[in-house]
Amino acid sequence: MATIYDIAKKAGVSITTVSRVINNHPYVQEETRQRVKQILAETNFIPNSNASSLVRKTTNTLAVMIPDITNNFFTTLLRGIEDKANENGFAVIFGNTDENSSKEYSYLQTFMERRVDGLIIDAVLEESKNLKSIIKREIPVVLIDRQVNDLPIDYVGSNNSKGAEDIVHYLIELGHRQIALVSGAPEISVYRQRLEGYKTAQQKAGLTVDPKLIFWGEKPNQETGYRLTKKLLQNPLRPTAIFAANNFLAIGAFRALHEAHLEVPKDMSVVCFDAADTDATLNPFFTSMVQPSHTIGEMAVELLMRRLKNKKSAPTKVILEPQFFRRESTAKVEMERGGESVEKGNPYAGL
Amino acid sequence: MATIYDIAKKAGVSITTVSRVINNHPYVQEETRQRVKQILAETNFIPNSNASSLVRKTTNTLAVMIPDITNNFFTTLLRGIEDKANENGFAVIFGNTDENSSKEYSYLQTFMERRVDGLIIDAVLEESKNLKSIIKREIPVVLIDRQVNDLPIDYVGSNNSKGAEDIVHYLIELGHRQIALVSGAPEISVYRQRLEGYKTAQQKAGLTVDPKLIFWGEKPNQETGYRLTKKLLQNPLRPTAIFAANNFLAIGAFRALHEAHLEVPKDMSVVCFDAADTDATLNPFFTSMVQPSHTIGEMAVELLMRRLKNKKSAPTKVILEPQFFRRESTAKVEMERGGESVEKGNPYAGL
DNA sequence: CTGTTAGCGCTTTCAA
DNA sequence: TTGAAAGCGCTAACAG
Repeated sequence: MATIYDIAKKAGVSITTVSRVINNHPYVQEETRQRVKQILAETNFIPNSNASSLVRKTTNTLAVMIPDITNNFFTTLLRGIEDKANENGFAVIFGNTDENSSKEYSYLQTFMERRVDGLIIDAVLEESKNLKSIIKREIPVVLIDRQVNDLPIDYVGSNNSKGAEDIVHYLIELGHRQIALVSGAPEISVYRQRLEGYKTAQQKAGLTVDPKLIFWGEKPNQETGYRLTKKLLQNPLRPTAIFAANNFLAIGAFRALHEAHLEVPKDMSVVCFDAADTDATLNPFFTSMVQPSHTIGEMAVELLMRRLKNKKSAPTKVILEPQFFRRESTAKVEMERGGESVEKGNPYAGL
Repeated sequence: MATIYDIAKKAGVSITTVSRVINNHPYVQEETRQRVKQILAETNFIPNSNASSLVRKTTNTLAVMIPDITNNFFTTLLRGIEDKANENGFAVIFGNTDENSSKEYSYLQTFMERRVDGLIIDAVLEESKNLKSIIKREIPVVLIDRQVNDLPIDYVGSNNSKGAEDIVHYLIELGHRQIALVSGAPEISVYRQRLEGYKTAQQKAGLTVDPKLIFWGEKPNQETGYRLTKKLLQNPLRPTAIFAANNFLAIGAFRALHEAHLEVPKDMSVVCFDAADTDATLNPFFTSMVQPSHTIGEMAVELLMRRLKNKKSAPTKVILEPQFFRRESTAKVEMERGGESVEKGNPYAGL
């Protein structure tokens, strides 16, 4: 591959001049610039950014770590990040942690070896051991979605407690009194916050929160949703509604209900956080509280860019409001037949 | 940040020895190795891969270019790629082209500047101008999904013509005789192949293919599906079924039908290529031909790894078979009422 | 086994 | 305006 030496020789100038032309440095005579540009083009020269990164100490690369790109919430988040990064001339490199702390650690390692300029992280756990090592090195980090116990760093997420409160309130309004929570681990901030909202809604309505109706699982995925719901159905006190703390848990719950020959919403109402997926535009089913994930991604990049310019500004926390969508997975309690007599939400509300 | 010089000084050895320890080179005395390792750990040393890439001429990075990460087909593809890449110690960097050739070009440019070891590309168009420049530089490329006119390079995709033929055949068996095709641009191989299958199925059944029932749009997205279906409904000869050449086109088509107060499948059957999305596990709707996208991604990385080891082996083409799922968007033609009397596919077939 | 040395391809003083 | 020279942090002969 051609280097700036080759170009310099052909153009009869020094490599410094070639470098200046490539980087649009002003101190190059127009005539010289044209000659060099010409040769650059003829040669199809492509600069080696590894070399320039080495001396510039900046890579124009940003790393993203998310639990699983396959979950629509994270996909959209990543898309938001990529769009904004591209706009700013940054490349993005990413990893799926699968809620696995040691996978997270190993990705962090490669990202640091690559000397990425900054990281956007949806952390696996709050035990911030993994994160502290980056922060100590003063590599800019923006946390998204999940908060990590009061580290003084930038954060973008949404109002989980308020969102949870509102959606549980909706269930209460429909007449539900036994509402189960099917959730991810309380070690993860968003699930703790959603629990909080779940409790608040009930307390405000003068209901007592029954700990027997709260089900935790480690990983917030389909499998967990399925397993917890199975367990929930064994409960002597069977709830009339389930609040699934995320979309995948809801899908798992739905499968368990289906297997038990329980119909949603006739026999059980189900609501969840996050859109079950893109297809929500076509075939929306779950009444849910949807986070502005694309925006969260964009905001995260913006905070990162800001911090890159000013390493020492105070950490910013951005909390966005999730949006409520009423769909077909919920019904009034104690009706003869399913959702039919319930005013259905506009299934195209999300379009 | 610490460099190998710092480590060397502290350990009282040369930088070469430090380098050897880091890279597990055998020619280091066990005692020395331990001492260096100790210091490496104490210092929290993280090697700079930009520097080593510069001399090794390899970055352990692989670039992926896809139309839109937000489409479930590509998400899963990317997940397959990431999994396999990670397994091989490679990082992945990616870009969304949004079917935009100049965006593709610009990504290609940054990927090359970063000296990625190889590229996995779902090309925007077949005009291979963008691609030829990489191939000329002998950077390994694996094409996925869409073929590019007979470039002699590795390829992984699925059997589009056969898949299309089978699914259209299914419609014919249901009694449909006027079947419309709503598709992406014929400049893209997969759409040409699906057209081919669409024709073959009809010809084999002794039907004549009516060109008036074939609708092309440029970008295979929801908007196009919507627009083409609107147009299709103006047609004096209204079809009884639509074959949408991908999932997003199908969603767009569905919206247009809904607006026209046509029910699926009562008034119009709809089938498509690709799963409408992840949620297909929960709420499968479209009868569709689903590609093994995760596997396609994994295979692509495998081909790339193989080529990295042996630059000159003959190009391999891998064609995987898509899988048919019968769901609720199809019905026999000329029935009094919708899908009710039709034997429905098991909606959980995909689980 | 260990160290010296010469780069990898580029940017950035500094002096001209 | 231009160029010479000194690295950025690391690897890879080569000699010992």
